[in-house]
Amino acid sequence: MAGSQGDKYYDVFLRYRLWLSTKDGVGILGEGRLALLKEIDKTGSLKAAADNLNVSYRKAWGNIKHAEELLGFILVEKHRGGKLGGKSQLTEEGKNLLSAYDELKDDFEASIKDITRKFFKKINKKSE
Amino acid sequence: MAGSQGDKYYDVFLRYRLWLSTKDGVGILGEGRLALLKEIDKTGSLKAAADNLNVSYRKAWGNIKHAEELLGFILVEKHRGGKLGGKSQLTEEGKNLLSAYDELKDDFEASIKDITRKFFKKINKKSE
DNA sequence: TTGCAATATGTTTAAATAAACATATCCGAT
DNA sequence: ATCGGATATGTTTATTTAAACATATTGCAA
Repeated sequence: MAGSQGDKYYDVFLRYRLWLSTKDGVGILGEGRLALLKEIDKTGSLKAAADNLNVSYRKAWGNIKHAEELLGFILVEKHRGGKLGGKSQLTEEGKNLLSAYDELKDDFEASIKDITRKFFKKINKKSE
Repeated sequence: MAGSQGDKYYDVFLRYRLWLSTKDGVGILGEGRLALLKEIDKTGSLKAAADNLNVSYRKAWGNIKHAEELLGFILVEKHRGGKLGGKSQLTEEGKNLLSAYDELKDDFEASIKDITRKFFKKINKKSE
């Protein structure tokens, strides 16, 4: 009785977000933009990346630009014109940032597992 | 030269947020609302808590209510009327949730330190 | 029995974000 | 030359979210 109620009561989930920001809290790069970078790396095209991730080209482009302005260096080398219209690829710095972030996320994820387990163990215990 | 540039390039900070949500991603309780609970616990008043945290009473009240609806149980016992107008105090469940969250945050904070250190070490290294 | 201060809640405005729309530019291939 | 497809960017329209405004309810103490 108390147990089954307890289970229902705490049918909640723990979520988190991780992002890079400036000193004064302005967001630079988060999950979404990193995914975009990754997709650009994969496809060689900002448009293709935006399409694949189902965001408008306009927004994707603006996001990259915004991030670059805040970071102070270029993440994506863009070329336009030509038969194919143009193409984009990550700069070295872009690639490095991307891989560092990926690793970070993995580490994060791993270390979070036990913590959340502990949390739920605790909040579920007192309902009985 | 490369070093000093590198330092400027990566003058960024890592931020995170942690919150409870429903299965389908609706936010229930985050940093702000937990702070509110803590302040209610301290002051015995929703209004005082809202004032102290510089949020409108309307918003504070709505937030608590929203969280309670999503959780399916009451976090705050509210009383109105009387010479003092009314008062509020955390329920047992509210207190438990609060303390569990605090502990969670501490654990989180601690485990994050090395991870972020590693991250910054990595992204700063390749600029030289 | 009335006044007061906090709880309780509907409604409206504003501010912040995202989506949508429109257009210009570039350049390799035809 | 010119066409096409992607990059580049200004402008406008929605959507979401938070703040502000307004007002009712409650119950002890004077």
